[in-house]
Amino acid sequence: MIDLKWLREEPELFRAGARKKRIPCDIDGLLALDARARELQRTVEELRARQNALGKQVAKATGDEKARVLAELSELKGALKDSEAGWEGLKKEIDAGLLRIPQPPAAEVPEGKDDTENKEIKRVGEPTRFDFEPRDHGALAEAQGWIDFERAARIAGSRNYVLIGDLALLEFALMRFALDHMVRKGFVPLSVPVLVRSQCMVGTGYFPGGEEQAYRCDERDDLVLAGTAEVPVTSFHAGETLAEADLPKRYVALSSCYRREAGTYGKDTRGLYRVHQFQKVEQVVVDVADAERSLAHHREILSNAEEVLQALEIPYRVVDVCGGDLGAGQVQKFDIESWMPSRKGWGETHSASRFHEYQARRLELRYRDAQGKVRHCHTLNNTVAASARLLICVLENHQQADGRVRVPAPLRPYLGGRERIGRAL
RNA sequence: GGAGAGGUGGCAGAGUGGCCGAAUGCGCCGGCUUGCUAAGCCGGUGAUCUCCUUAUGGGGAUCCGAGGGUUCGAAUCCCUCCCUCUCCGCCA
Repeated sequence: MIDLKWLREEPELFRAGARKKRIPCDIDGLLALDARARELQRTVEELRARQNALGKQVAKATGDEKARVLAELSELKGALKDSEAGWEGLKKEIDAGLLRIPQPPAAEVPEGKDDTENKEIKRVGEPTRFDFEPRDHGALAEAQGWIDFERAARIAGSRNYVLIGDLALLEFALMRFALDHMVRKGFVPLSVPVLVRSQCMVGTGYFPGGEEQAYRCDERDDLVLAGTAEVPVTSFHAGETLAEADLPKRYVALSSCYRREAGTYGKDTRGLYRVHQFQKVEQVVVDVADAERSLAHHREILSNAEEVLQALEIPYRVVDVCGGDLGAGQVQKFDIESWMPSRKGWGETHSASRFHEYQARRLELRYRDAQGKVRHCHTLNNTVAASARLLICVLENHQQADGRVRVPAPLRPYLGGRERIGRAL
């Protein structure tokens, strides 16, 4: 959520930001509501002040005097009720509108309408070349008996999978390696609920707007299956006022992630690329409200993820996501796209975002600065490793002509030291 | 799932209808005193919104888990929800 006072002062900044993100919103309408609300607030507060003053007299007054004051009070009550109702109504409208005003993107964010206009800023490694006809991960895994899409569909519908044997172990290896990598860097590991209150979804910026992408429990509980550990982890200190000395907070969490993938019917229907559930290790940073420090963290969490891909010997590129492809809350986002031979292209495996105060304001996540002033924190997050898509990369890039798969060195300790998995096909 | 207790300021903990934004203690900040980083003494010490003034400052409103209600008036009474704790049941 953006700061209403800031919006009042610099509406043009927000208009331009919304244009760059291609997100329609009615800023002038919101400001008009705000002006009316403040006018009503003055009325309400004057009436309340009068009420409070008269109320004090009631206690002391007696006889006629008391009757007179009570009469005025009951009259006042009606007027107050009307003004209050009007004010409350406007405030609700304003809050709802405010949740939809996008955070202006950083100046350096490239102009562009969608992901086709994201700007490649770095490339590490080149697309893998094979001296044989490479298999796609689905064919490879099925041939090895590592995956079962059919039975998964019977259990849970389409876009699901069952990993079997060494591929199941490879998933755990990947997750554990990613987690250990971050713990070595001083990130505090958290094991968190992924079934979260919808308030957390609002707090992290997924709602309103992302409801269709999330699984919701029935009406008995106001709970939603989070699409990423970012939601519970960023919400961890919600409602708190942290001490500046305790910042930055660096957390890493492994969780299952749930995505409805509504509106993607017919897109990437085969394989592990687009699935309803996967495992992910996520990194989250919470720090003071300082744009420079935020940017430094952004670079750091990006390079943390790059290190994982480099260790796994997977070619990748980094793109600076353009305005039109940014979410409402993000100041800037760098996606990492890893090479997926079956797609003959780069597929998004990581997404590093920084939000400035956008999430913290919604979450009431604050800290007390050196001057004793309470301010909203800055938050950031990035993938460390997401299972399904990274499994595609490992299987496809490291496959051998005989159908076996080479295990990259850092994963071997988690697989009993084996250098390859599978049998010759 | 059943029974009970409770949620108050940075912390501890009073407060059962107006004198309570809230005693007291601790902590913290400023000052005094004492020849030494201790004790003592004095003063100060929450947040949000809004208006006026803007160097500073001042007025008002709201906030005692959240939301409703009763009342001229609610931290105090009633209802709903959330959370914590204890006991029982169930369970991984």
